[in-house]
Formats: sequence, C-alpha cells, structure tokens
Amino acid sequence: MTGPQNTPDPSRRNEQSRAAILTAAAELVAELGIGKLTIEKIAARAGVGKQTIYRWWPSKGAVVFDAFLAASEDPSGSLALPDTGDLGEDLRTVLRLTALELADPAFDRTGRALTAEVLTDPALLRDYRERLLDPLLTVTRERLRTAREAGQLRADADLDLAVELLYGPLYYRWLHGLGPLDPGYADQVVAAVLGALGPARD
Amino acid sequence: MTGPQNTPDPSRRNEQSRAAILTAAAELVAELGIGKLTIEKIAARAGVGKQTIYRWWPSKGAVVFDAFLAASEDPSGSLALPDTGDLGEDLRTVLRLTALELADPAFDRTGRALTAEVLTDPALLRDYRERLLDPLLTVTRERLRTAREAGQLRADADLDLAVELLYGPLYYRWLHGLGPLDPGYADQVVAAVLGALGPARD
DNA sequence: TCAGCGAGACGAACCGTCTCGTCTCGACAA
DNA sequence: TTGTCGAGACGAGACGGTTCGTCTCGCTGA
Repeated sequence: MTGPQNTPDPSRRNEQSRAAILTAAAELVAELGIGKLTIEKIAARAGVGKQTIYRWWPSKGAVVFDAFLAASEDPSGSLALPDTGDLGEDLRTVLRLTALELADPAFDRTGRALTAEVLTDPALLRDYRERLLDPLLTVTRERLRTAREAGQLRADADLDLAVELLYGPLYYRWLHGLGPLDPGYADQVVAAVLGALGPARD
Repeated sequence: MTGPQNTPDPSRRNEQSRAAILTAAAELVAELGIGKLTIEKIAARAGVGKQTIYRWWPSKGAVVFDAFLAASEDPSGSLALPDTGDLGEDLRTVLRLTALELADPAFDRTGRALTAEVLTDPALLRDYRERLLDPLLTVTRERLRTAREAGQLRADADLDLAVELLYGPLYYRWLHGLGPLDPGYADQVVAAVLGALGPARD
C-alpha cells in the first residue's frame, strides 16, 4: 500500500473558481509585482479559500504561470509560422511581432516576473519548456528546415543554432534593457542570421 | 529642512562585519538557493546584528549581488579581452570561457538566483549594468571595433548588434537549459557571427 | 562623545495545514 | 422518476511557525 494519493479529482473541479483565481493572479502580479504577491491576496481577490489554491497548484510561480498562459493562449490553439516561401520575410514577421510583444510595457512586468520564477524553479522550467518554449522552437526549426531544403539556407546549417541566434539576442536585449526592441532591430537580427547561414555568397 | 538623512557614515563602517556578511551570503545562497535565504540567517551566520545588514543594503538581492561581485571580482580589477590580432581566435577564447563558467554547476545556482533578482528589481538591474554588464559589453565592442578597422569585419558592421549576437545565444541556451554549453557551441556562435559580419565574401 | 556595533524583543504579514459546515454530483434503491 | 446517501471540492478562517523590518538596549572604538 502506498496509501491514498492526495491527488484531487479534476472532473469535480469548479471552473468558476479556477478562472477567478487566474484572473486575480494576473491582475495582482501586474499591480504588485511577483515579490509582493501572496497566495492570501489572490484568494481574497478571487473570493476563494486558500486551500482551493493549494489544492491545485504547487507554488505561487505555478499559479502566475498558468494565469499568463491562460491570458496569452491562442484560442485557435495551434502555433504556426507563416510560410510565404520567402524565409527572410517570414522571419522578419515573426521577430517583429516578438519584439513588439517584449516592448509592450504591460507585458514587461509580468514577463519578467514569470521569467524570474521559471529560472529558479526547475519544475516550472520544465513546464515552461513543454508548454511554451519547445513548441515555439520546434515550429521555428521546421520552418528553417523547409527553407534549407529549398536552398535558402546552406545545406550544412545547424538549425538549433539558427533558432538560438534568432531569439537569443532579442531576449538578451529585452532582459537587460540594452536598447530599443523595434522592427528595425528584428530585421537586423534576421539579416545577420541569413548572412551567416544563408547560401554561400562566394 | 528636508530632515536628517538616514545615510550612515561609510568611514565608520566595520570592514570585518561587511566581509563576514558577504561571505555568509555567498555560502547560504549556494546551500539554500535565494528563495529560502533570509536576512536573519545571513546575520546569524555572520555573527552580526540584523540592523547592520539593513543599514547598508536595501534588499536581500543587493546583498547577494554584492557577495557575488566580491567573489568574482578580478583582483587586478581590469577587465580586458585578448587581442592577438586574430578576431576569431580571440572571440572563441572569450566565449569558450563564458560557456565554461555558465556550465559550472557551482555557478549555475547562484547565477540563476542573481539573474532572477536582477530581472525583477530595476534598481538592481541598473547596478548590474553599471558594475558588470556594461564594462563587459564595452570591452567586447572595443575589440570588435579594432577588428573592424583592421578589415576583419565589414565596414558597416553594427557593433552593438554583434555583441548581442555573441552573448545572446549563449545566455538564451543557458537560462532555458536548451543544450550543452561546450567549446564547440561557443565556436559555432563565433563562426556564425563572423559569417554574418565578416568581410564580404562575394 | 557619538555613531556603528551585536543582540534580540516586538507587532505585522504570510506561510502551509487544518477543521468547520455547505454545496454539488453521481450511484443506487424504491 | 424521484428520494437518499456518501464522496469530495468548496468558502471561510483559526492556527502555530517563520520571517519581515523597526526598535531599543548597552558596548565599543575612533
């Protein structure tokens, strides 16, 4: 006997409570930052017992992460990169959108709080990888693979490297506040990556 | 009258207490992580009154940051990049060392904790920029400028972009645990940047 | 003499657990 | 179909423990 598992039954879960908790968490993290955010305040604003939060989430970071995910989840659910046939154009579109999102002040506080939480909680990092980052990296890599097969990238281009060359600098600039995250910067990064991994020019 | 400033007199500061606090903070953040680290524990291990910490530091993050800085500060004090005349070789040296440091498990926990703290505390981010990041970016940029004048980079190469293309991917891979941070990866990144911004090949 | 020092008391906030009584839902019998 | 019943999630909040940041104390050294 391993004893009764304390895992609650998801089918009996109260959807209203769940939604109220996520909404309250999203509001409070934007108002207070994650440092001053407490489970008790979330419960109070959501009109919910503390136990209801502790029953379904393992940590404050997990609640905030779910709130972030619920707010940003594409209703269509499917993540996809444009494929017009022109790799440069498609990458510029994606990186411009990414830059725009990172530059949004409303996103900034929540995004930083979430990133900080993810960095120091291995379980949360795994969740973040599985539910957000890996899908994004995968669709990007697949778009690059198509381009490579079409001869728009060198035959020996390392796709993992390419993906990190695209997103890494944007992320680096955003986290450290190094400079403006505007369409021009996105275009510069794309141009550099294509210059490095595009078909040989000589 | 603005009232008496509560700023203590640095000339009367006890150097032994300061050093004991930084040592204790460095040990404890490695043992417990920054989440379970408390000011009271630092004071207890350092054999110091809590007020002595609150008198000189504004936050837990600031103490940890100072501890990190004190531990990593080059005694010679000056930060410099090698300049052998071969840009690729010099960049590989620097990025290999950076990758090695990031891959060090002992550095990992402290580094992540510090990064998380810096990301969510604007005052601390300013400090981090001034005392660590900007000097590093500056020496890197200057090395690139020399190379550009020597014709090892295109005349129109954007040096800010180049620096972010170098460090961004490493940082991105480290934070998200995307893959091994080994010398080979460092070399790949350098090769890509030189491919993008090196002298035209056509 | 006077400001920083070690020590620790203090009230407030929040933690995570727990115990109430209530409410909803599916199973089952009449 | 309808009534009864038990399981389990719910809102509320009491509880002891921990840490917070502030506040005295004498003590010490420049």
